[in-house]
Amino acid sequence: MSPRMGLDLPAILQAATEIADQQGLENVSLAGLANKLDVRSPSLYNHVNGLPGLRKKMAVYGIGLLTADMRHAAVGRSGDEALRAIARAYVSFVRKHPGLYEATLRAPEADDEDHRRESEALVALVVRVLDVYEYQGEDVYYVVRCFRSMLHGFASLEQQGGFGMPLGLDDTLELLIDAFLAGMRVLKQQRVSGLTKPDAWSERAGDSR
Amino acid sequence: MSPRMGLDLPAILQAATEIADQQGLENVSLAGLANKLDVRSPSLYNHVNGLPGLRKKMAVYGIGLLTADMRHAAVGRSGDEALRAIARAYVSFVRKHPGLYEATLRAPEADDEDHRRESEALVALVVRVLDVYEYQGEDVYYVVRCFRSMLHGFASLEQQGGFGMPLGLDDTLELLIDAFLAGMRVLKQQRVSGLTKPDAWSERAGDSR
DNA sequence: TTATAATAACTAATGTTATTAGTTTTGGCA
DNA sequence: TGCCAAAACTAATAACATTAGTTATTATAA
Repeated sequence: MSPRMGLDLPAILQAATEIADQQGLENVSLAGLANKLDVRSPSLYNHVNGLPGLRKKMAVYGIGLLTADMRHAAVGRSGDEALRAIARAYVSFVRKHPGLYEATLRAPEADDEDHRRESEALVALVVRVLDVYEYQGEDVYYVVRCFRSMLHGFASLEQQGGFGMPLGLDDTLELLIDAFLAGMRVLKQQRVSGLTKPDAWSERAGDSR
Repeated sequence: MSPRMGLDLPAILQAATEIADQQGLENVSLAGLANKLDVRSPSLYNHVNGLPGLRKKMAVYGIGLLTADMRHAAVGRSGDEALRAIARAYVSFVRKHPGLYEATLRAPEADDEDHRRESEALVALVVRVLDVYEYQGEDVYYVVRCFRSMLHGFASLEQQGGFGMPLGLDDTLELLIDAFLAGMRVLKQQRVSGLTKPDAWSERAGDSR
């Protein structure tokens, strides 16, 4: 009952994900993981390059799952409705997999090809959804960044219990999405020469206070 | 040269902040901290309740510094200009103190009074700046949450190197702020009965796609 | 001024973890 | 059937956090 028991990468990732989601990413240890898998911790080195290696694999795995969820949410929809759907899918994913999501966020090393590929696929999905808005030039990528900032910020703060007030979390998310959609719509109309180049003359409409 | 050397909480927090900002919060160890302070690690227990206690103190310290920076940025301004200023101050703080900011985010224990007080002061500051917009009822708090989500999301992703594309970071932040301001302005006009209760009839203006 | 109490440093010891080196077993393939 | 590479193992080391118990120093009170 020793060598050749059924230990492989998928099993490791699943177990690690469970621990991460239940106890937080920082509590994923090779010792605990090995224990859960009924194995001695050095055995894990046959499948994963130590703790840093495990975290890398978890990140790639997580980005893939997130992208799949978002893609699934987007099918059959377009425009604002598609954006709302993928936004809700994003937050749902974080609620379902807080620890795995955390793994997703850690700065990848520059040469991590798997990570780069998965990240690009996620960005590409959002870019495709944004296509109908016909942003010019690089503007789409700015919009993607804003969209992601908003979603990550909300999801992250929600996870850390950062919202003290007893206010509806879903209501907050819907408001956030609505504000984003409205804001981008206004800016696109105002800034005919590009989102990041505010036209001086059009900037005065309703501004300040 | 042993007992009674100049070790106190401020010195500890300053050293811990330096390590956190340079090497990340997860690399703040009592061992490393003690080494930096020319002290044996058990000595730190006289000032701080182990590593968890240190992290708590760092969080409170960090929130205080962040609030001070934002308050400073807000003086003499109001409305959109004040919001822009405190938003920039927020991001500047995270750039200056990435590790300390990280400490700020960890879910506090329910009975951490210091943390609660400092957090409330920060929220109160933003609420005061939002006062001129005259949101009704709880709406201000929803707006605070959205504002914070956006800022945290941007700052956090920027820190993790989460933005792959070679696009201007400051340009992204300005766009994000502008979209937020425009979005909230539009929603406030549209939703006369409250931000989180979209009026069915007014929802159709320019929506979807 | 001196004795005592509290404080802040220390040393020593324990347990947990990651990681490496070297060993053994086994499943698949020649 | 025998060999080899993969996958598990044991043993050992080093870095930590943490606790217990010790000592020296400061502050306080007689």
